[in-house]
Amino acid sequence: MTTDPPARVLTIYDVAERAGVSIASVSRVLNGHRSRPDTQDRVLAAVRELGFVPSGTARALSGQLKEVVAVVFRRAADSPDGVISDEDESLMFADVLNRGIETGARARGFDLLMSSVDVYDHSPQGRISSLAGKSDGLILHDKVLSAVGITRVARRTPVVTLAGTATEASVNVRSDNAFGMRELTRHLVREHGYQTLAYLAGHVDSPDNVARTEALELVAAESGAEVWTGEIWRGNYLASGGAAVINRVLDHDLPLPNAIVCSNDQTAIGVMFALAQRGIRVPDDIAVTGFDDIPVARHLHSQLTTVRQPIKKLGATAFDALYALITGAPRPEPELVLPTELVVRGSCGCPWEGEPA
Amino acid sequence: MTTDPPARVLTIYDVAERAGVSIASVSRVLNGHRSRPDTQDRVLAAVRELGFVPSGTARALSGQLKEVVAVVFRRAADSPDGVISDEDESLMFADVLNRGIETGARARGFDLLMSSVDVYDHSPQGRISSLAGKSDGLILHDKVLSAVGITRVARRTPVVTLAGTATEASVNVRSDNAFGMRELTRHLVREHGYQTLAYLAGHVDSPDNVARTEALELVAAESGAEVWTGEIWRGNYLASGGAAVINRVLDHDLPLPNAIVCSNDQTAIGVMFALAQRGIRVPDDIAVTGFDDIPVARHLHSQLTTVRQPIKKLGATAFDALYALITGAPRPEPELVLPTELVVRGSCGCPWEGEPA
DNA sequence: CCTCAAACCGTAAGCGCTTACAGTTTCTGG
DNA sequence: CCAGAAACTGTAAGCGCTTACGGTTTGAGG
Repeated sequence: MTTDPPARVLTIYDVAERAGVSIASVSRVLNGHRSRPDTQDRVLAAVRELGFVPSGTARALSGQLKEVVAVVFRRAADSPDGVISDEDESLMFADVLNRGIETGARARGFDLLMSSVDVYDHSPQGRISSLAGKSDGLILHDKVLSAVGITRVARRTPVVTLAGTATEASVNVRSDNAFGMRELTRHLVREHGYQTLAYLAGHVDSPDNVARTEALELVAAESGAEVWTGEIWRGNYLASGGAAVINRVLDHDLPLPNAIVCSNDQTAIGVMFALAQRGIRVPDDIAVTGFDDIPVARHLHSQLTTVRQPIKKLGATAFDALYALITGAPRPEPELVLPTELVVRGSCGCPWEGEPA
Repeated sequence: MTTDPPARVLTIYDVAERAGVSIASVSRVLNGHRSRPDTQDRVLAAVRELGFVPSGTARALSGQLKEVVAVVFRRAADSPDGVISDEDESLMFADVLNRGIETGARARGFDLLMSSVDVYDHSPQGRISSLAGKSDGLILHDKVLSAVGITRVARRTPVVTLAGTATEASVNVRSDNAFGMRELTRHLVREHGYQTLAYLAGHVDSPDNVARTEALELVAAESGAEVWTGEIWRGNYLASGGAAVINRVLDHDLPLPNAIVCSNDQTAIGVMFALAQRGIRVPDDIAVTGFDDIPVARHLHSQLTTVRQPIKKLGATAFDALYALITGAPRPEPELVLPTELVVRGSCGCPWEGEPA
């Protein structure tokens, strides 16, 4: 344990002086280039004694990697009045995804620059450009930027999108929505014999939502089951959205289907909550399913039958793809697709005793 | 909509040339210093036409703020074999906290540099120093750095800790653990008449855990109730830890108390899960309580009685304090304490029908 | 129309680092 | 012991920006 260094922030010059060499030598040692063993020792000793840490900023300025990738996601805004809403809930899928990205980044010594975009914000171009200036590359969650926006920024900096669409310059990572949804639908229709399925949609134009709807309708059609998808069943991937739909349906005395297929787990949480408040039991009165298999899905009341996406792995894969882009490694496929899997628990009506998945 | 700019990354020189002024003028306009209206117009026009975005790196190098604060948190490591564990669950309290920080940061145009520290990593000094070089200040979650470590880094850069301990140079933000725990304990002992309470601890030496234990023991003693806190009841703030304790207790045929007071909600989730697997019903056979009121607490099977911390607000407050430190505004109090509140739901044994909190 | 202050602008230095280039030292072989 | 190659080191330029400083323009007042 050495004495504490002075408060002024150290530069490479201080180290050079202390070690009796030039700043170039210090830089070389720090970056692992060849140099004589004794030079190396002196520099390292000086660094240790001084507690020197190179300025990431300066390093980045002179053409090095910043070892930072920016992650941009949409955020459910807090209540417009500026008060922090504690009915906040958007914290699930995106967070797990971010954890996955973090895991990948950690392995390469990268840090993550996180930035959310308000749902109200319709032209986040500026913010995103500014992030590009502070990072080596960008990971964009779903619905952050339009395709042309992505193309434009991808021309200037490496970009990977999550559950979006690949462009000429960017790579997209997603999971196999169609497969999972087909399995789920078959289970509901064939095993349970449900004849009417409502699809409680997410953002209608998100690629994930589109793929899920299509797979559902396809399989249902094959099996002669009915799919309800009207305006009224339109959600927004959030629990509040799911609850709102149910309340609307019930307030208007509209009929309920045999099963409500939710666009994601969060929506299902909202749905089950709203149903419970109205005294409608899941799965006795109606089946509910999710999509994603977020960690809490198994702890819910009526444990959720859902489709598992390898969420963390999606994140990690996104980072790895971006890393390849950044370092100029062989370019990854423009679209990376990870497998999904049906997870049957209790909420679809299957007997279920609360075993771990 | 203009045509797409060339792929080379633009500098202030390009803008200056285009506008027919010097780079100094461009810089001044960009930073809102006085200049003649027509100069201003020409610069702004050039910026717009070119789609110029100043390099955050260069700006930071020349003595400006980076508009980045780093957030460091402990992360439950993935399984040691490197495979991503999908029984991941640490994603709750810390994530909400981060959301709060994000909210505060967003309001000031700051971005967050997120970095996790492995539970195995016992000397994260290096990583943290490096983060300090990339940011204007640091927010450290609980258990990231020792007090002396904090003191050292706080001498060089602004630091705010969450649920930690204030040092001469750093500010700490926490919530009023003692108050919440006193309320909860009174409720359990006085309203329900429970005579034996087990405290399922978090990290034994974390300030939060200490405060909670003390408050519990104090109130219980006043009321003549018994508190169990032995080695066997030691958890780790994680669901898996809570479940492990229950399994251990039951495997050894040890007695159960009237109520299990968990150090946080995550632990309670694990506890309820393990109890359910053994066929022990909550609250009929035993009461369980949490602490934090994370968003899913209300969706759990047997909705959780807990103590609400204003989690997002804690985060936002931490950011604001750090911002004050960074900008040299009047120094905040060394310790900022936010209020807590008892939230009674069903898991303590109260009648409860699933209304929203 | 001229003077002088006020307002604005451009030049250039500097932020802390990397690296090309050229100079110096070391080592090999004759 | 010396020449020449090999290995290393130091000098200096440059990354893109901000800003002090001094020069230039503008405009008010006489």
